Amino acid sequence: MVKKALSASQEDYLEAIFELQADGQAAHCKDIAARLQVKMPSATSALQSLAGKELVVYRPYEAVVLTPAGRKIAESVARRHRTLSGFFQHVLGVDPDEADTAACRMEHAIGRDIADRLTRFMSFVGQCPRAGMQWIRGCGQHDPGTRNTEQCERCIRMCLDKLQGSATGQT
Amino acid sequence: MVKKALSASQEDYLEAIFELQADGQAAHCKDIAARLQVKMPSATSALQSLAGKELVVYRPYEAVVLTPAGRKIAESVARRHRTLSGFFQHVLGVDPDEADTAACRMEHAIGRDIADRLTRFMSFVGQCPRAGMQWIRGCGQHDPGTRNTEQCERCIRMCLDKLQGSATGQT
DNA sequence: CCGCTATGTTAGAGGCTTCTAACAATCGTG
DNA sequence: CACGATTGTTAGAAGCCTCTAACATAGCGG
Repeated sequence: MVKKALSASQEDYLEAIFELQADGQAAHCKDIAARLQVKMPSATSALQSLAGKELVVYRPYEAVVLTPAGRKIAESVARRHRTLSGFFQHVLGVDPDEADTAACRMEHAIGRDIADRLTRFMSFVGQCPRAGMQWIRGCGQHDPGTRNTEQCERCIRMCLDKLQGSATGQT
Repeated sequence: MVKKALSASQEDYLEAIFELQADGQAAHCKDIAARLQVKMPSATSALQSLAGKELVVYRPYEAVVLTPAGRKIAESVARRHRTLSGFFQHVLGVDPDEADTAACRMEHAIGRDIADRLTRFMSFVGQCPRAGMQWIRGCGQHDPGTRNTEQCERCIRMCLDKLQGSATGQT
């Protein structure tokens, strides 16, 4: 049995249900529809379709629950979402709202491999002493075409000092 | 008159026509269909729809041409594509083929602001002496959870030396 | 217990994209 | 010039996703 990729829309439904459950709420049709900004009949038919794929347990008039398979997919979507949103916010400096809506659109298109690499890259940037969050902020001031060797040298020395400071003392 | 956003599919058609033209080829229905991996009737109806929006000049049995408005959109899509593909390849280390297909899927979802920031970020990474393409390669070896202060110190000193070397001499 | 309101579902339609099958035009070659 | 091959179009259907309108169920207050 070859499992066919879900549509962006269906991933959205799974993700919405997942997040409602994560918030400790029962996932009712109305809440799902509200979160995805669609009308209830759209949600109903999506749920029926997902139930057909055994990704949710759906019985009319009851709150819907993810099956293990559904949960697995939902988690994967949510993870891609967080990765993208985090990258946009913390690396590119996008404000949280915009980061989130962009992540919502792109989460369906980014593949697993690239998402993993992005995660890894963020971890690297956060931990590598040559980089770090303070360095990232420099991107804001960066003017392509200009260089200031002296200033760069100072910047790197500070970076080195900071590394030596942290190595010999505080956590 | 409010110009409504095009669908991903329509953006793809414009981009394909744009690239055919850029390659110096007349954009014939067959080539467009081949490039997008759809059958010809799909291309025909897409072209008719784009013609209705005045984004292409389409007359039956003739090669299609972008209007200025169409070209503008096509260029914007192509630019987003290049930005994403370049980021995937040069920052995340993805191989060219995968980078390209992922860029193809994501180019429709990334907004202008984020694409611009990504471009800026790549320029920053390429030019900042603390970063650079050699530094990026370190991401491949990066193991979250491990640190080696001594090695990091050596890395930063090399980076400083390189800056000083380039400041006093060679281009 | 009845009926009202909330919530949920069904039915049916419309937009969009794609497809296959059938038809039409174009172009090059004998 | 004409015929066959290639290219392009039209017609019609299917799959998705969404919507509105109408109907059904559930749950609560009187």
